Amino acid sequence: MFWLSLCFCLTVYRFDYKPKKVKVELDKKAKKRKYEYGDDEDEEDVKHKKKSKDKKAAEGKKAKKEGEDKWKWWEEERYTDGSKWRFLEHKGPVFAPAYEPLPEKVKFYYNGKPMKLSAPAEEVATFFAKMLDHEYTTKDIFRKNFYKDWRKEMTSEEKSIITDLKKCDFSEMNEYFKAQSEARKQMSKEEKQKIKEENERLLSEYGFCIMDNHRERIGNFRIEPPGLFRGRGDHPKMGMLKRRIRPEDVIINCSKDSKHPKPPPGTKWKEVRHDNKVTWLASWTENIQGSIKYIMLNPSSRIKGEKDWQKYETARRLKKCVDRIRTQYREDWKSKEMRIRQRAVALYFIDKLALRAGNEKEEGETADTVGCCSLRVEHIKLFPKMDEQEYVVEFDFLGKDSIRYYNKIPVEKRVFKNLQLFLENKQPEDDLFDRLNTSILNKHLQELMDGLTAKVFRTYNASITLQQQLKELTCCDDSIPAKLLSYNRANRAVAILCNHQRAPPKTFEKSMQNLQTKVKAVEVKRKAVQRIEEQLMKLQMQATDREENKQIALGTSKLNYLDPRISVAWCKKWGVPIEKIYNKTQREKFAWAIDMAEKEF
DNA sequence: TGCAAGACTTGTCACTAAACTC
DNA sequence: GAGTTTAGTGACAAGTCTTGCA
Repeated sequence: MFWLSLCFCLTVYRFDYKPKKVKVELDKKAKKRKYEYGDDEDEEDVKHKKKSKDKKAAEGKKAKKEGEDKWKWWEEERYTDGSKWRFLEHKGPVFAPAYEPLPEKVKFYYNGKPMKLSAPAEEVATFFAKMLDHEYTTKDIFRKNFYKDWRKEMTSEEKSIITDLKKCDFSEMNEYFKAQSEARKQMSKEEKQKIKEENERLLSEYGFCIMDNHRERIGNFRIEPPGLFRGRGDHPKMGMLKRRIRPEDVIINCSKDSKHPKPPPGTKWKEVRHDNKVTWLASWTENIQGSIKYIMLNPSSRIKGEKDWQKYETARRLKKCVDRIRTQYREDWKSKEMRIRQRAVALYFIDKLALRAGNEKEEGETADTVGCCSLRVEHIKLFPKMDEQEYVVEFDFLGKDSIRYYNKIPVEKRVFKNLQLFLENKQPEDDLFDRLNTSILNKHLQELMDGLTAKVFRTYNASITLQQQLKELTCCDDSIPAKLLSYNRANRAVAILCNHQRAPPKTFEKSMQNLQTKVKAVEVKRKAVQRIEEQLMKLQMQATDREENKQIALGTSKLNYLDPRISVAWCKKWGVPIEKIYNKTQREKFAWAIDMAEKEF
């Protein structure tokens, strides 16, 4: 609750960090770490120190290597003609392995009697059997959709016998798969190593492409295997069969003068095209929603990095004109035209509450979720007075991924009056903003600032919140663990603002308990060794961090909303190693920012 | 001009490799 | 060194926004 109220008190907007190009001196940092430990050295300490020293030295070396021989695409000129590349060569996607029929001894039972299924019907049955322990298989829609699609794979004889899903017994198949997974865990070191090596071979062969003279990592080079569709929330299509993708379904995109990828023997591609106005390497149409899926590059690639950088630059440009935009929409609350009032109130919510735009969705095709423009009357309640506060709006709706957004927020009188007006003579299922949609809103935003769309507000407000919170929470005398707690608290404020929730981890209670036990155990030894004192502090920070993080997902905001230069600058200013904030993958993604940022932003 | 298709970003979750503990 | 915990990663669903066409 504290964080919830905190984030809505975030009314101070600053966004004044500036990128500067400075080399990251990771090797120096590694040297400095040597002096981080206390003076008293008993035998245990010496051992511990040596271990730590070796580890840190190795980390330092690794970090140094990471910094070296990396291509600094951000120092090069960008294409200005709308093309994304000049040369693109890759080996095509990796297909899902062919179906392996079940051993004879593993049986499917119908109405208590064993029944041998044809290969296509058996394969689909295994998809269901694998999910037997999951809640999905108890849901009516899931079962109905699965059964309908499963029947399509059956022979006419099978169809005539299998007429009721309730009479199907998949338990033996389920046990077989569990045993297989158990056997995988019990494999010897050598066997595991062999699999690892095979995966690495596959990665080096298919996981990279050549784009404009550089070897770039591909994000997802494996085609999604067949299975049962797991929609989120109350998805009307959950349980439907996601069919197997064959080379004949796949469009390859590469440059004309490259060595074209070869389809698997005896097959051919749907098409090979050479479109350098797009970034994808391969695509296919999936059968559930009929949408296109793509194979694209990893976030560390130039093509993704440039776009990411550009996104934060747009957010930064918004900083310069956000006051003007705010003045304008406040003015528009008074407009004579309903459409302008609606637009202004919606924009106020997007800005203040970091709501998503809310595109229209096809009814019955997906779960019933909404964003700002698609809010319905039933999603808000108005309270002229509530707990000492005036003009309170209560929001309660399912947003992206069917995550509930619930919030009570006092608004300005004029907004409140407008909302009352919008609700007049409407039914609960009617649109709150019936004169507005995302394209109208974005068209308007585009007129206010070049490149401005609704989602820029989310990026902008997330970054500005991080910056302001870091400033407020960081004390220069704090230890590194304390500073890291401050960082995570600032990150958390952003996650709360953006409503990034997660289900509490299944092992949360247990691990929390363990952590508390450890804290207690360490407390007893406190006076004995200084090193243990440090450990205690670290654990305490970790415990607080985890407790506060119980239902908050930090990753998304860190990866997608927070201008990395703020974090890098903070690390530099307070001497916090960048590795404590960003892991290797994230450091690769944000290499451009790490290279640019200085102590002051 | 409106709408559907296409392209790309954002988001959560499950699996697994690595780190930690005993 | 085995068992346990944690962090990192990949999978893939679900959004946003742009583009192209009737």
